[in-house]
Amino acid sequence: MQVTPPTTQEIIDILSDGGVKPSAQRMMILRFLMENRIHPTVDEIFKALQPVHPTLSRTTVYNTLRLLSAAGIINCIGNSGDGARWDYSRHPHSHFLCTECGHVADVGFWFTLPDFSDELPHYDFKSAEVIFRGLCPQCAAAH
Amino acid sequence: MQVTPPTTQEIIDILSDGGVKPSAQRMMILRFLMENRIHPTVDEIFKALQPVHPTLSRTTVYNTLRLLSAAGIINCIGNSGDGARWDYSRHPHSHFLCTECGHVADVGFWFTLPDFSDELPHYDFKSAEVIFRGLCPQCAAAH
DNA sequence: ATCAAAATTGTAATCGTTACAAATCTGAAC
DNA sequence: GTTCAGATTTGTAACGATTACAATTTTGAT
Repeated sequence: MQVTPPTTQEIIDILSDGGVKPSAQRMMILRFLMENRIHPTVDEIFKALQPVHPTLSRTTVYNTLRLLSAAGIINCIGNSGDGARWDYSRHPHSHFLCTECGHVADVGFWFTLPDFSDELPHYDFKSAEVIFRGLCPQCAAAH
Repeated sequence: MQVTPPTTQEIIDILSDGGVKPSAQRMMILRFLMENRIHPTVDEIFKALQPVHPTLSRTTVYNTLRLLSAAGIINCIGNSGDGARWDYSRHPHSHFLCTECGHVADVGFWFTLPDFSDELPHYDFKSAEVIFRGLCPQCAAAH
């Protein structure tokens, strides 16, 4: 999925709107997620940014991702064996996880959130996630 | 959710139908999951069974759960911080995960699997999972 | 320039899970 | 009922993602 690069001002606005102070590291991590819709792991993010920001710490990547997720700016995609994967997306969609290699693909499917106030009273629903599992074309072919 | 205890023969049949040889450990673990619909973690299963089977190994619990899952007898519920949770269920349903305490509740919602052969050709869809997140009543009250 | 609060960093620890080799069990053949 | 190969279980060690935490650096107001 090709995406037009966001401007620095857009990144600042997204962070500020979420109540997150736009530090250099936070902007850098969010920019990476916006420009690279590859559902990266923490390690992939760190390895991509560390060369251009040598003092970057893995802990900062973890902290920032948790912070952006709590602010509702990004989403964590459930574990696929090699650690959590992260996603910047404004459009609701689902994910396909390859159980063999951990690859994640977007799926257009979505549904309108039903009302569960009868079934589970006093539960506070915040978000929903649909995960499809199976084999990606490469892993399917290797069988 | 109260469930009538399965007979030993029923457990043997379920395992055999899935192509799994019914050893004592496998029967014990499946029985626990059938009688205790609490979405237990590996640790909870191990701690519950170890007293009645002192030589039981954590590794066996891990191995057995992976085996039963591959056989389609049980399902793994995505991580909630304190490790994977496991579920024996014949009826399709969804899960609510409390992001605060890791508690899992069943949700009746389900949908018929759409056909993604146009959107993601050559992908081999095997299963689907819906995860709702938020706060359980206890954690919601503690805010 | 000062200084407190916030953010970042690096190391060490935690914890769920897996690898692996040894020990044990099972069930068929004799 | 003995034997023996294959399957299963076991325990320890290793692994890897994540978090705790204290020290360092940065930020921004005064």
